[in-house]
Amino acid sequence: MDDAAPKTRIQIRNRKVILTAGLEVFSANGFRGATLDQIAREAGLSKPNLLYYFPSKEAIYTALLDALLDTWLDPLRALDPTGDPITEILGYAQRKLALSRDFPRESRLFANEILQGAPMVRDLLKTDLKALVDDRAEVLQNWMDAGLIRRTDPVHLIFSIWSLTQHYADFDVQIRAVLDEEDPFPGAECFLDQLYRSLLEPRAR
Amino acid sequence: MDDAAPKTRIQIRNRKVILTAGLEVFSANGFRGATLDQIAREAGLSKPNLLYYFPSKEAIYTALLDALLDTWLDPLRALDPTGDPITEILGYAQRKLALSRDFPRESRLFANEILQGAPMVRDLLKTDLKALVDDRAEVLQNWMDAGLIRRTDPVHLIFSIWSLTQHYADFDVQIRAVLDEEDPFPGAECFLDQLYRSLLEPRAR
DNA sequence: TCATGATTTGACCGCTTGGTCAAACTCACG
DNA sequence: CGTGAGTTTGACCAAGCGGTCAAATCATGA
Repeated sequence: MDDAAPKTRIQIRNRKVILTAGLEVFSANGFRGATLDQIAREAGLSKPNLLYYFPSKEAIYTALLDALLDTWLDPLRALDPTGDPITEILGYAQRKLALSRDFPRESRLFANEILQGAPMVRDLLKTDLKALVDDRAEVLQNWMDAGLIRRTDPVHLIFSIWSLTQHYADFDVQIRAVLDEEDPFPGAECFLDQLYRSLLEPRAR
Repeated sequence: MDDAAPKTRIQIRNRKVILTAGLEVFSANGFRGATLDQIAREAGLSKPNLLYYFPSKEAIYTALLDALLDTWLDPLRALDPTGDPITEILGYAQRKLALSRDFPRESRLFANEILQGAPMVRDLLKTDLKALVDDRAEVLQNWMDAGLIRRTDPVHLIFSIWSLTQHYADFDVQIRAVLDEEDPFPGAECFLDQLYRSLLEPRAR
């Protein structure tokens, strides 16, 4: 509720330490699966000390989700209606894939929340997220109407980018179990580029 | 461990009732998040009665996962090396999508398990799943070498089908929050068809 | 220096958890 | 009807859970 700007250096440091530890534990176990003791151990603090900085387990969790949602949707917001369509869409997919590579725990935190019915963020999805997607879908639709990219369902196109990119973070264990290479991301970059290029590039007529 | 064929009708019925209840609860909350009391309530049995049919919470969970894994990989096994490549791949994607539509709880159960590091099935992934994927990737590679479909990374192609189809079950809440239509699946079918057709159909040269 | 507020913690609480057990109940079958 | 195996359950347990609290410690600025 009230996170009226923390004042002392210790507060700033410890809140950060706790959020980092919380991210680690929540993303690996989900909200119910995580325990305050785990988070406290990970943070190097005692459990009561944790609850001195955050009023409850849920407060740590929602603080993480709030911070996450913003940065998570930035790549989609950055899609420029005045730019070159193919470059913009491919760039969006690559930026989203980079998020999966660089912030896999954030991706898994979000995936856990959605998988379990989005108890904390369902309303935000129906308002903020829907508004953003509707807006960007219109941009895509305009590009299609102008013949700059091939026609397809813009919303499912956006879904597909979310799905394909987050998959590499969320299903990391499965991918590494199946793949021979150490790092799946170079191959993924290349594949996504090819996939969306062949879907979107207008064909000779 | 030992599920030496249950004998009486009551055993057969109750084991089934418990597994159904367990699927409901585990898929919605993950392993740690689910409780025996929830499962017992869902099954209409008392908690000790549950533990008369299964030795532990984990036993219910692994029984579900075991049964799931088989049916989950069937569509990929069904991919026919002697069939028409595009038809086979598109058919595989559609069959996988149908699984997401008809068995969303199974999909979410599996997603929960993988998300949390696949503690129960990691070994199976590295052996059985990897073997199957390697085998099918070779089939795809042969089709590419024969010029029947365009060249791309066969393993990432398989990943993409998993990702795109399971997304509609696992992220159901998010999709319904954003989409206007009641049922996302007709649109998804159509989009996937278009996506893989444009990726795979050899271009005029 | 000391006083005051910020920080830390051991001990504790009530509740839920997975699991046990002995006793009771049910049911098929001779 | 009776009897023994199969089934069900209330009572219970130890461990773990989120959270509280008073007391101790630390930091800081007058």
